[in-house]
Amino acid sequence: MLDLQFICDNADLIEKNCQSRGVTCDIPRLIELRKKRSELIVAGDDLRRQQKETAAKIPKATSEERPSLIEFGKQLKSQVADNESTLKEIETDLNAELSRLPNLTHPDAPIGGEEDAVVLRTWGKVPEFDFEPKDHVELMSDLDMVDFESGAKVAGSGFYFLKNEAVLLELAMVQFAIEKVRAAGFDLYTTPDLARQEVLEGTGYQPRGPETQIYSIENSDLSLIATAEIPLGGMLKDQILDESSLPMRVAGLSHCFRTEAGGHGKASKGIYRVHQFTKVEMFGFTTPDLEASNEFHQLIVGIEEEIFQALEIPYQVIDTPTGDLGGPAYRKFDLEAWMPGRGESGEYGEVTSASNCTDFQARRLGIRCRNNEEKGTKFVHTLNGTAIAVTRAMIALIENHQQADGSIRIPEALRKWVGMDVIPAKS
RNA sequence: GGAGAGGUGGCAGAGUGGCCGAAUGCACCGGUCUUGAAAACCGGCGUGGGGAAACUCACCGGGGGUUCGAAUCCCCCCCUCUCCGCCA
Repeated sequence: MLDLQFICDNADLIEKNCQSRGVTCDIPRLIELRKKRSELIVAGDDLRRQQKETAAKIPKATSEERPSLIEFGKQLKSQVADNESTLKEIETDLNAELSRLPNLTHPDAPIGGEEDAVVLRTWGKVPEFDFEPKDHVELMSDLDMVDFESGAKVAGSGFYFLKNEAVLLELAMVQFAIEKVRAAGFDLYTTPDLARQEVLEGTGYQPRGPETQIYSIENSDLSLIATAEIPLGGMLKDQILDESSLPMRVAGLSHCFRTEAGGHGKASKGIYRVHQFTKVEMFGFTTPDLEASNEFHQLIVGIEEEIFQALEIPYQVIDTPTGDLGGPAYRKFDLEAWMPGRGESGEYGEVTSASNCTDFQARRLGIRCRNNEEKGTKFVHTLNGTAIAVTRAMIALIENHQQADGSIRIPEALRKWVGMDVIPAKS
């Protein structure tokens, strides 16, 4: 959520920003709603003041004065009630309008849609196989590492059972990522896999409604989380932090649940787009200046790169264009790993995502900070990034490290946890 | 899941219908005193909304209600603690 005052003071900028992000907005209406809201608040405050005054007179009033004061008090009460209900309607509208507005955008972020993504750098050598490489679906079924049929039977299409070495791989990747982020100074958490609606909304997710990507629990205000970003951000909801405790680094291991509504058809094969997966997520709270949050953003991307380098997986770093940023992000860097089994003869596929959300999430979550020098509080900046999303990383790992005999080489970094150098081909 | 007790400012803790945005203590900040510090004393010390400002309004876990008037009474929910049951 953006600051209302800021929006009204910078209407042109906001409209331009919405346009480049492909979001329709109605700033004049917003300004009008705000004006109405102010008027109602002023009127309501005055009514309440009169109400207090009247109420205060009553104990001291003579028995002759009393009935008329009580009568006046009753009138005020009903006027206050009217004022409040009108105000509530206006605020609901205002809030709806406000929720549609995306965050501001980093001046260097490329403007446009998916096709305008900028490749910032690439790492690693795309493997050249002297045999016909298989995709992860074929590899995993040949090696008895996955069971899609049972997944579909138990929970429906898009769910799966990992088996045998895939389980070892999942645990190894999690261990590796956890060790990595801990070394980088992140406090470790396992998080709730469910979160309340207010936390979802605070983080910028829409838990209900036709467009939602979120599973909701019936008869409750809980939803399954789509990422640990949600509980990690919600963790400090409504808190005022001391600036000396920033930047704060937290990392969470959780399951992620996504309905993937409308996602069928594109790259739906295998474990690329699934309803549930395991992920280690980094999250940061920084002081509210771009220098601090941009620096943290670089830190996160750096860790992501180190992880994929250690896994010996070629990747490219994408500067996500404005049309693809989503609501909360000010800037977003994605890692796309090379996936030899994707497309005709291999393609890059998204494996991580790192966002600087500036104060957009903090404003709605009510996460502030203060210092001893200045009076008042400010909203912190929040950032999030994937350390490892198990299914996507597993695809890249398996497809890149497959060998001619159908076996899969385990990169050095994971061997101590997988307990083997190679996943042997089944004879 | 059942029974009970609770949730008040950074913390502790008073307050059971009007004089309470809230005593008091601690912590914190400024001052006096002191060579310096401590102690003592004096003063300050929550967050947010609205307003150009004066100023005003809201907030005592959250939401509703009763009342001229609610931290205080009533209802629902959330959370914490103790005991019992169940359970990985």
